[in-house]
Amino acid sequence: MSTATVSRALASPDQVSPELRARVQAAVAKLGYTPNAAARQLRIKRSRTALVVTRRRWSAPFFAEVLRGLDEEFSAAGYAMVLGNVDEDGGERSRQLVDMMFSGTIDGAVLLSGRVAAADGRTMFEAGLPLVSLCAAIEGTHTILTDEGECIARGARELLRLGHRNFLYLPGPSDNYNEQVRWAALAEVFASASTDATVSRAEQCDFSLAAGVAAARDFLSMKQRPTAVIAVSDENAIGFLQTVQEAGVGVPHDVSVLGFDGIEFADFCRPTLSTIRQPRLELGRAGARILLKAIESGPPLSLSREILPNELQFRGSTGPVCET
Amino acid sequence: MSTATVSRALASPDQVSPELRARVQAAVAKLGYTPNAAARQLRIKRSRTALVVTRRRWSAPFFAEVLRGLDEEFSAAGYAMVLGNVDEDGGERSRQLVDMMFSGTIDGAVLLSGRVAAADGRTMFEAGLPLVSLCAAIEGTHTILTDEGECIARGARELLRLGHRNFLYLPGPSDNYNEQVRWAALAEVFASASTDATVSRAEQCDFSLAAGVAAARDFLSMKQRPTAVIAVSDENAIGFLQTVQEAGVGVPHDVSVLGFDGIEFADFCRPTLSTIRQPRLELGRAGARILLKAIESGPPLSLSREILPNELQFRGSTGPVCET
DNA sequence: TTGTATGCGTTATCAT
DNA sequence: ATGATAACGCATACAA
Repeated sequence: MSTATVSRALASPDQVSPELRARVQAAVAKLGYTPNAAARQLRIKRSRTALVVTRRRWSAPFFAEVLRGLDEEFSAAGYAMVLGNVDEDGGERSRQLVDMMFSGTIDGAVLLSGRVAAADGRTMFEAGLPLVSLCAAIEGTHTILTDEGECIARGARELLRLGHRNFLYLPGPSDNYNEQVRWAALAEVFASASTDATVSRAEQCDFSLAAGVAAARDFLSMKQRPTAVIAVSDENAIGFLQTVQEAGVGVPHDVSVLGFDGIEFADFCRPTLSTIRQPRLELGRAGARILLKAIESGPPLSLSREILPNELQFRGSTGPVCET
Repeated sequence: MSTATVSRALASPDQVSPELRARVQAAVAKLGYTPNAAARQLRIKRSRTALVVTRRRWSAPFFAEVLRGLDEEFSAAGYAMVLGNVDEDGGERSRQLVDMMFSGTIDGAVLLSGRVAAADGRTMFEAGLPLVSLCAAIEGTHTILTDEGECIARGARELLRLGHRNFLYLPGPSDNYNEQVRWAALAEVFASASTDATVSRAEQCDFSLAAGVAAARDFLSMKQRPTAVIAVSDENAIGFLQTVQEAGVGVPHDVSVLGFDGIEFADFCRPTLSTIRQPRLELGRAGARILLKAIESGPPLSLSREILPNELQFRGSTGPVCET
């Protein structure tokens, strides 16, 4: 029985005689043989491995769910998933990731990082592998976004309808894609001539709980407090919410709060946090599926661009403005 | 210039003449050459890749931080990290993970799953690769634990000292290692003759927010309510805390609540959640370091066992029992 | 249907 | 110090 025979019996069971197939399977089971992955990769030039690039900045509850979606699809397709964090660009870590793209260890990458890593004058692009970008528009990649701008605008309009006129926005880092989209959409709502409402931006700007707390402190010291707060993340909103309530401010009586993401903790606040729920699991699944398709179909025929719907959920933390 | 020369110039720069080294480096930079990883792996029988096995059950905020610690150390050592989820054992996913151990794709594994995956009568063990188990004692692996039993016992004793006599414990799944350790430690405290205090167990048992809420509902319907609640996770504790407060129960006035893990959200509850803070980042770092050492030192000389200290933090949600 | 032989891109051994 | 060469374990083209 030659090695070629075994290889075939394992890789294409339907191309060998049933008798041989059985014999091979028996031997494999008995000896505990597992084909060597490196040799196979070397031969077929495929690793059945996807790279997932992340950034610390992401909130853990959001990220974990996206990751689960990715894992589900990749593992169902028999792909392994290697994880890589890049926090700053251009460092040693970026080099590692770029090298992975060129060394044949991976067949493609999903970017949760918002940018394409670069090092030594090379970028992830030049490796010619398919790239999928999640939650950020990156030229040259398959992109999956959500309708975050529309949703936050819808949320703002709903709050306007509830009578709010003085808004506070808790922003994310200004170089962040999602922050930019959300703020732009929000600014447009308020720029539209049909309203005299105004929105101010809090100074703190990241996605953390701490930023929400800091913003709440500023809020508390204002003479003319906004009645509606729109946050770039649920963490922001929750930090804000807890802090102002601690200081005796009623939610939603004195101030309405709208978060973003729909993490699980938002369901368990008091009051439950109104939020814009992102399809976290589906983002991961869709991202993996697109990448797998791109890998299996060889040359990049055309770059896909998909927009998944968020869900605006007005719950306990938002209500009509109260005259007092 | 032969391939061997290039290989040497890249792998051991100090073993070739400076002139050649420069020439190779120039050519590499110019051509954008990256050595093929599969061929290298095939030759040296090392992949510089670690497998990290997880389970859905873990709380995202806890898990994300451990993962960060792992990533830091692995990437610093030039190792890639592949992630694999196993939820049930014995399925297709387990087979994949076991196969990875035998196919040479990885050099070792860190288990956050509490168990060694098995499939087709083979376990991860038999591959002979180093295994590190985090937060669970698994025979035959390098193990890193925390002093969770001691800490929860200390927490209970502190609550006893504050005058509490009627305790409620919110348990995790009974097949979970951490649940077992924590409950055993707790039970021992109450079994000790020096106290007449009693502890009952809530029926709900997983680490989720929802389980905490369900336990709170039961709590609210009790005629003789416990005055101290010890939860197996911060999520449990937070779900409980929010729900009983919603129903008008004062914390810590009417009931003291102690969580477990020290996730970030615990810092932002109202009141701040008393908890047992686990060294999440350090767990990840230590796990990676141990695995790397085991990989590089070849044959398993002896299995290490390390116990990291938790930190018992009594904060807003716990206080002396109030006679009313 | 099965076996034989070659090459994938490295690294290590050996000779120069 | 460098070059030639074999071998790693698999998949495939081709021969039988």
